[in-house]
Amino acid sequence: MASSTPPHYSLTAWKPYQNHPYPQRNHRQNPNHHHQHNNRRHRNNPKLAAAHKFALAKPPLPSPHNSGNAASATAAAAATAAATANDTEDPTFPSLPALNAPKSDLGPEFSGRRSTRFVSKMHPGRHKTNVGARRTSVADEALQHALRYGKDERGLQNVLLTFEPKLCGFGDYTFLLREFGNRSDHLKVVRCFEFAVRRVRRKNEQGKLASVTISILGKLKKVGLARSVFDTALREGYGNNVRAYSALISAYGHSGKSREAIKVFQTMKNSGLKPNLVTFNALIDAYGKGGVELDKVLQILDEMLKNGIQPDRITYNSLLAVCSRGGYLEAAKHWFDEMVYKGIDQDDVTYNTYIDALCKCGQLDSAIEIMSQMPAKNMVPNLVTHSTMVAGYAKAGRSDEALSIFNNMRFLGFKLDTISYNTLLKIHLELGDFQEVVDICKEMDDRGVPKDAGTYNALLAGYGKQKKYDGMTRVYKEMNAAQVCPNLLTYTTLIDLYSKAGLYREAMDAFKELKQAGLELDVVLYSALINALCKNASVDSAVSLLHEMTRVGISPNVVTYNSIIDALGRYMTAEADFGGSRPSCPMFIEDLTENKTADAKEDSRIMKYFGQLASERVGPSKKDSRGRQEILCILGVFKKMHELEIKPNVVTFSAILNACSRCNSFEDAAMLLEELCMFDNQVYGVAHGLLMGYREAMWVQALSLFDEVRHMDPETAPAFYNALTDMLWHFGQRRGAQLVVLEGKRRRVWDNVWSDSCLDLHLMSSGAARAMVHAWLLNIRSIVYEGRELPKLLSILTGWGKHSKVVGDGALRRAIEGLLTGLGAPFQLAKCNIGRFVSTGSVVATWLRESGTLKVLVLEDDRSHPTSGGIHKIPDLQTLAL
DNA sequence: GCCCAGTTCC
Repeated sequence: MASSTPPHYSLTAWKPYQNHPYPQRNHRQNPNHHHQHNNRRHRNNPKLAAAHKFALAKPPLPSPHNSGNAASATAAAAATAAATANDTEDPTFPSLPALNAPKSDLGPEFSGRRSTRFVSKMHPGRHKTNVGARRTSVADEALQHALRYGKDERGLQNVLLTFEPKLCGFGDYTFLLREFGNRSDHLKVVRCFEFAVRRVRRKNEQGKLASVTISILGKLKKVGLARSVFDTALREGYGNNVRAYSALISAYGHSGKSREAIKVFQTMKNSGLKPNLVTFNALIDAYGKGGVELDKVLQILDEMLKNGIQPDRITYNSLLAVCSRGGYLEAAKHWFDEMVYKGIDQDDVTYNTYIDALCKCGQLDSAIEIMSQMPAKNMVPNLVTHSTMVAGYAKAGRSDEALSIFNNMRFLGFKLDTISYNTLLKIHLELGDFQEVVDICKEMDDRGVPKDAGTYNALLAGYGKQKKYDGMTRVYKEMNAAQVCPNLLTYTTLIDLYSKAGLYREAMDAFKELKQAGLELDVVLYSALINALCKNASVDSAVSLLHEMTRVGISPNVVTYNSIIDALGRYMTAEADFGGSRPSCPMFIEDLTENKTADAKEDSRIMKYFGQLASERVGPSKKDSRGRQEILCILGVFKKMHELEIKPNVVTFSAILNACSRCNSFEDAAMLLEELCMFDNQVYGVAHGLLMGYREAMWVQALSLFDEVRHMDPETAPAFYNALTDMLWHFGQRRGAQLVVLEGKRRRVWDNVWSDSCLDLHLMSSGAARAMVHAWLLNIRSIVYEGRELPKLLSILTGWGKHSKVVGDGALRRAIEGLLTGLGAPFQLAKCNIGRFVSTGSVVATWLRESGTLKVLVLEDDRSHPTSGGIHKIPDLQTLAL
C-alpha cells in the first residue's frame, strides 16, 4: 500500500542510487544541512550529486491551485470502491520478509520480461484538438474539400490552389496540417506543408509551419519524413531554431530511436542553439520511449539543471513514463512524491503514468490506492486510468478482476475507445473465449469504434498462440479488407507465429510484404527470426543473423541473446549445423562486431533462411549428452552480453540452468555456474551453492533471490522455478530440488498445486513435478498417520505437460509414470484421461503404512555440506508444505 | 510553434 511506504526509499531495486539513500521527507526541515552532506558524499560522482541536487531542490510555496477537472467525484468514488473490492489479496500468500536476507543487488531488469521494443503510438484523441485554432471558416471548407477530392496528390493540389486566395496564412495551414495528422494522412501533411511554406511570407511563420509539421509527422511515426522536412527547413534557412530541433527530437522519440534523438540534441548544441525546457522534456521522453537505462536519463537531468532549467510537470510526467517503461519503481515513487514536495501540480497524466508504473511492477494494491487519491485532488479516474488498471490485472494473470473493472467502466458510462477494447480483446483471446472475441468485435463495429492495427495485431497474436492458424489468416484478410495498414508489429507477429508453427511459406510471404511496405526491420523482428532459426534449424544460421543485424546497425538485446543461449543449451550438438568444421564457439560469437564491411544483402539472406526452413523441414537433431564445448559456448555468449552491456535477466538464468540440466557432466555444469558467479554472484551463487550442496548456508540468499522473482509475469516465475529445480534434480540434489519447488508452491507460483485429493502438476517441469510428487505423498502420509481419512479418490494430473502438444502425452506424464512405478505407488492411468493417474484413498493409505514406503519417499541430496549449528535454519518439509 | 498517460510484439 502506498500509505505504508516508508519515509525513506528502499534501494534494493535501483542501482544508480544503490548506496545513496534519498533524503527522508522530514529532512526538508533542514535542507541546507543535507545539501552539504550530500554534496560532500557525492563529490566524486557528479551524476549522483546531480541527482541529489535535484532531489533536494528548495521546497516551494504551497501550490494555490490544482489542475485537473472537477467532474463528478461520486463516479470516481464508485469506480474506486468497485475496483478496491476486486483487489483482495489472497491471505494465504503472506509476504516474505526473509529474516536477515541480504538486500538484493538485482536491478529491475532481472525479473523483467518487459517489452524491449518501446515505440510510442499515435493517439488521435490526444492530438491538439484544433477546436480553438485560429483559423478562418474557409479553412474548414478547405478541409472538407481536401478530404473529399484530395485523394491523390493532384487532387489535393487542386483543392489547395482553389482555396489559396482565401486561406489566411499560417493559422489556416496549421489547422489543415493538424487535421490531416489527426486522420493519420502523412502524405497530405507533407504536401500541405510544401504548399504552405511557399505561401507564408515571414521566415518566422515558415519556421512555425516546419516545427508543427515535424511534430505531426513524428507522432505519426514518420520520422524519415519529419527529418526531410527538418533538413529542408534547415537548408532553406528557417529551421535553425530550438522549436524545430525539439520537434525532431520528439519525432525520433516517437519512433523509439533515442540514439538518433541524442544525436540531434548534440547537433543542436553544436550549432549554437541553447536547449530549453521543452527540448529537455522531449529528450527525456525520447529516452523513455527508447527504453534506455535510468542513468542516461539522470545525466540529461543533470545537464538540464546545470543549465539552470527547472523541471516542470511535463518533465516529471516524462520521468514517470521512463519508470513505467523500465520498471524503475523506486524512482517512480520518488519522483511522484517529489512533485508534491516541490509544489508541482500533478495532473491526470501524472496519476495515470504513475499508476501504470505501479501496475507494470505488479503493485496493484498500490495502484488502486493511488487511484483512490485522485478525487481529493479534484481528478476523476478517467478512461486511461481504468484501462491501465484493466491491463495491470490482466498482466498479473488476474483476468477475472480485469474483466470486472472493465464491466465497471461500462457501468460508469465511459465511452470505450479502441485501446480499451484492444485490452479487453487480449484478455478474452488469452482465455480462449473466441465467441466472446467475435461478440466484442461486433460491438466495436456497432458502436463505431474503429479497429486499428493494435486490434488486429492482438487478434492475430491471440489466434496464433492458440494455434488457430486459419483464424490468423482470416483476421489478416479482414485487416486488409478494412484497409487498416499493417505495421511492423503485424508482420513480426505473423512471421513469429507462422515460423513457430513451421509454416515457413506463410512466414516468408509476410516478410516479403513487410519489405514491399517499405518497413525497416527492428530488434524485435530480428529476434523473432533468430528465435525461429534457433528453434527450427541451426544456431549457426541464427548466429549469422545476429552478425547481420549488428552490421546493419540494430543492436541485439537480452531477448535476442536469450534465444541463442537457449538454443545452445538445447541443440548445440547437432553436427550438421556446422558442416563438420565447427569453429570454437566463444570465438564464433566473439567476431560479432567485426565483419562490418560485407555487403548488405540481409534481405536475400533472410529469404534464403526461410527457403531452407521451408524445404528441409527438419528439426534440429537432438542428442542427450552435452559436453564441455557447449558449456564454453554459453560462457562465451554470456561474456559477450557483458561486453555489450546487455543485462541478463531471469530468462537468461533459466536458459542457462536448463542447459545445465541437459549436461551430463556435473563438473562442467558446476564450472559454468562458478564462472558466472563472477558476473552475478547473487543469482549464480545461489544456483552454484545449491548444486554443490551448501544448502543451509545458501538458503537465506536463495530466499532473497526468490523475493526478486515474486513480481514476475505469471509465466516467467514458473519457468524459473522449473529450471532451478530441474537442474538440481538432474544432478541428484533432490532434497534441494524439493525445497525449491515447495518454496515456489508456497509463493503460489503454480495455481492450486495440491489438495488432499488432487495433485496438479501441469505447467511443471519433470524435475519439479517429481520433487512435488514426493512432497505430496509425504503430506498425504502425514494425514494417514494423524488418523484422518483420505478422500475416496486421489488423482495426480499431468495435464498436457509444458511442451507437449498432445493432451496427456507429454514427457511429464512419462516421467511421472516412471517415478510412481519406481516408488511402487499404487496409481494407475485413468481410463478416460491419459494425463491423469488415479487411486483410491484406502489403497494409498495401505501402501503408505508399509514399512519401506517412508524411506523411498524421503529425498536426499547426493552432495551435502551441512553447516554445523548453522544460524540459518531451513524450515522443515512439513512446515513448507502445509 | 516544439514536450507528457492506457492496447498489440521477441
